[in-house]
Amino acid sequence: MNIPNIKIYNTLARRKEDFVPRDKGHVGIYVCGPTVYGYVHVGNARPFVFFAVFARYLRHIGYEVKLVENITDVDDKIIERANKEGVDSDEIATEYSDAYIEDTCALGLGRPNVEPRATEHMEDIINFCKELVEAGYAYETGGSVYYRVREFLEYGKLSGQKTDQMKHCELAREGEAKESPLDFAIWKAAKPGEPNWESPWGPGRPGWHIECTAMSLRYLGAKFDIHGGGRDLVFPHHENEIAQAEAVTGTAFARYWMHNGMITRKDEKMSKSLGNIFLLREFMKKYDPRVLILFFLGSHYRSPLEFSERNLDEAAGMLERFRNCFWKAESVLQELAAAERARAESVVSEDGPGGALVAATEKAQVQFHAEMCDDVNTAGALAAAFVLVRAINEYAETAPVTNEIDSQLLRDARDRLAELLEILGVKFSPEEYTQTGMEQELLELLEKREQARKAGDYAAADAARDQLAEAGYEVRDTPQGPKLVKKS
RNA sequence: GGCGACGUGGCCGAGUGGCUAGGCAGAGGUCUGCAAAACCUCGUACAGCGGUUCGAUUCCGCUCGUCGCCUCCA
Repeated sequence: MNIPNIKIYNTLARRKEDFVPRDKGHVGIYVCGPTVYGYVHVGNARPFVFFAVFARYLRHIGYEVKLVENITDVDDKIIERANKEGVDSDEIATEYSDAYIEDTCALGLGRPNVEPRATEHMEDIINFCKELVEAGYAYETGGSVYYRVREFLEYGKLSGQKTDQMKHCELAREGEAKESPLDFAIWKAAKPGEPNWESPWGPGRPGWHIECTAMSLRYLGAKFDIHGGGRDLVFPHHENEIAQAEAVTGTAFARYWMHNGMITRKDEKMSKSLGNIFLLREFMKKYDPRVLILFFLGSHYRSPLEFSERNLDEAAGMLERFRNCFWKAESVLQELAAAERARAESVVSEDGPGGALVAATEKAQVQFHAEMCDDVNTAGALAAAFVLVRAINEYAETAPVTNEIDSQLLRDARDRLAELLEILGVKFSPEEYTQTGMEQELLELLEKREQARKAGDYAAADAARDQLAEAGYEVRDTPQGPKLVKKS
């Protein structure tokens, strides 16, 4: 098994690095998932989609991948929301984590291997806090436990922040129980009515950050390969995770840090606090999930990406172009089969259309992999797929005319394209591009139109076409006769 | 104030020290009753100003502009 070398932009190093897994042939990835106090929005979906696609690619090239994506189900925001609605906080957590699973399932990318929840790992979390206290990296005060930031000399190495220049240094609040304003809570003493767990410091709940450290180490171990999430998590979330983990393990936490850029609206980050979010479930009501995938994959994962109607339409256009290509290939293949013109032996002359198709297929695959291996350049990979689309269309268009068509060649190229797209999480089902299995009356209507056309009765022909359009089908006249294709 | 990213043709969006990204839209053509789909041809773009270089959109510096983080946030 020969796994190609891939490069990853590592936030920690601030440059692209060759990826070397900790365990040969295996990749462990931890991605920060949502805190469940509301429905996930399009911005939340980006890392979910990106890392799902990345994992698919890694598997495709031969790695065994363990993708861990947490669900934070205990947190201030959840409590806040529960109080506002007058319900129990775990009701909120359950409602929205169920919704999260449901919404992301609809993307058709499967699930991560493990989706750990904070509430199911309290023992790990408490033990982790204990170790931090014992090691002198954390201290208890008033039932809460804080991380002693000054104790961790490398604090700031991920985000490039210098502790003495941080804004909130200037904003130290009065009466704070912390030793330093930089310190952050790893365990919060329970207030009345809040969810709580027993701990050596009394009833309480975990602070933000600690659950990810505890769970990532639990499932992937120290020095695991890749830790991912949105750019906005670099500081303080990931910085703090590093501080916690490395203080206890005494060794590197994650070795590669990958951060996706923000989804924006009118150039502003899509975020709950700005109130400009677009819910994933709302999106799904309007668009095919693959449109979202192509929308994301059309730009590099580290770039910000504007969520606009125009950009979405463009992604929808890509989907349509892929589908048309499958449709075209399929209808030519069907004709060949029906006419028994398919030949068993290949007639590929290097300067003929077949040779060009074979060359283009090869080239597209090479380009696709080169792009994916270069910091997961999905936009470039898509461009490679489009090169193949053009080659297939061209072949399907011209080869039958010159009578040099080889159905096996066409089928191969089509299958290669399908394979590349499937790696990217974009799959097509035959119903989307074949005429088989269509209702008889539709086909009769199509035939009726054809008769009318031949008779020169274009008014009747167009009426039949309109009827078909109403039924959701588009008529396409091809050299092989009229065809029906489902409207997208 | 500190840290960081970005500014590519009408739009979106890759990329590179000299060699075609790609998609959408647009113009012309092929096919076609029309339409749709597809194919062919067409745009000499890289914020501005300097510098390095035989040569820079690509490297360096400065300026302008936009954005993110430093507080909850994917």
